[in-house]
Amino acid sequence: MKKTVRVTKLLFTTPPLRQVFNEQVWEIVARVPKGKVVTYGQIAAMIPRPRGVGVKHFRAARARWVGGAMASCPSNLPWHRVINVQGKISVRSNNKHHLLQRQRLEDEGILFGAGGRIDLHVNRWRPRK
DNA sequence: GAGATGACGTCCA
DNA sequence: ATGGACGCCATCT
Repeated sequence: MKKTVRVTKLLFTTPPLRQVFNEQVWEIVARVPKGKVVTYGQIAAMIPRPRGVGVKHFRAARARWVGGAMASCPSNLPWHRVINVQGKISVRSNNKHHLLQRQRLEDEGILFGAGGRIDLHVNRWRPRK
């Protein structure tokens, strides 16, 4: 039997002040230059831990919180430059956006390898600080 | 009000 | 390199 039930239960949490957290995420997304990509965890690591959230929980959940923020990302931001740590595009049930995301990245000169993976060593955005 | 449904990453065998 | 376990639920139908 799989224990995914309990894991799933713990997996999907939301930050205390969702809107505030989301805005912090979007602010970072807005800074990603054309032709570069960032991962969910990378963005998460740039955001300070909110008061009242345990260290352990924050570390475990923050990457997914970023995903949650991206689900309602303003369309004027370069949302397509956010991918997962595998170098792949994270799919929602809506694979239409998946195709659009790949198209936009290719238009910026980003190459996709076998299995639809992007080489993060080459394309990862490394902010000054 | 109940049920389905979520843009992930790290650590350890 | 690869696979599995684990990590404080809220929101929309």
